Amino acid sequence: MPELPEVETIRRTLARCLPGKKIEDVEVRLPKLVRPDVATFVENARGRVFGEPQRKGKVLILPLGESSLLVHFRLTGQLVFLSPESSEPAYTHLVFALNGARLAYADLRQFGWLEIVRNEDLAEHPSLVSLGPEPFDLEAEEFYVMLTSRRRRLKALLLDQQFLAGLGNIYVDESLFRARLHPEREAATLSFEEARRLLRVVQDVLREAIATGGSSVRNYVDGEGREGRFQERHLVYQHRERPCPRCKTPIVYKQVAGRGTYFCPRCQR
DNA sequence: GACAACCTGACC
DNA sequence: GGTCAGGTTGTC
Repeated sequence: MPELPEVETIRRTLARCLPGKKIEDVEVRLPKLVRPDVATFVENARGRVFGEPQRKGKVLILPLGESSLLVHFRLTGQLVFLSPESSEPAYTHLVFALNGARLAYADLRQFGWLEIVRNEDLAEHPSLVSLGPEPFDLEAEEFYVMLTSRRRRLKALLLDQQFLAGLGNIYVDESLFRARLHPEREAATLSFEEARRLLRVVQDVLREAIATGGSSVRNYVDGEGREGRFQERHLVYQHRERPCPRCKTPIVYKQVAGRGTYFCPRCQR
């Protein structure tokens, strides 16, 4: 599930209810989801108080005093704050008890993970140390240099978290369509104008997606269990064979860089 | 680069 | 039965 807009939405919703809440206890029902092991995880969690939620790329960072809880949702992870009377989501594998309220981690496909890291070790964490810049932190000139020094296809490059942090399959396809760039185009062949256009649409798409609470294509929900609405604005993602919004040519679906990819073969060059 | 692996589905 | 799935990592 979550790409940058979804994780950012989870961060913002949890920011409203989580800070100041104390972890009274942790129930880990699926041990493989926590690192390095259940005993260490529970010991490092118990008694800690949540601070102001942060995010880097697709990683959610929940400060707990001198350490921080890292959460990666991979494809189907959910983190939902529950009031005392509400019931937990399906596939809940871990629950933090917060003096009546609870914070539940659910994950249908069980690919996500949670880990508590000392703040002084955060920068060196494998999931954070090699992250590329976020799209919002870039200028057109730098992005142009980044792109034109790479001999890779745009689709593969934009999905690479070491190149650029935060984009996933949905937002790469939506951005490339809006920028009228073909997913199989070699990055090094972009003109400065094309690079500038691509950066601008990536930023626009992410901002719009955050403003509408992210994309709920399958089972994504925010930190309060609510679905997003950006899927209603998708122009190509999951629009196989439907007419292109610009030229009416049927949207093509094919594997590019190992991922299902949607694009207009006429508009995108 | 391509592919399998990690899992549990939904949908045709 | 087959295909596909908001991600990442490890292997040829």
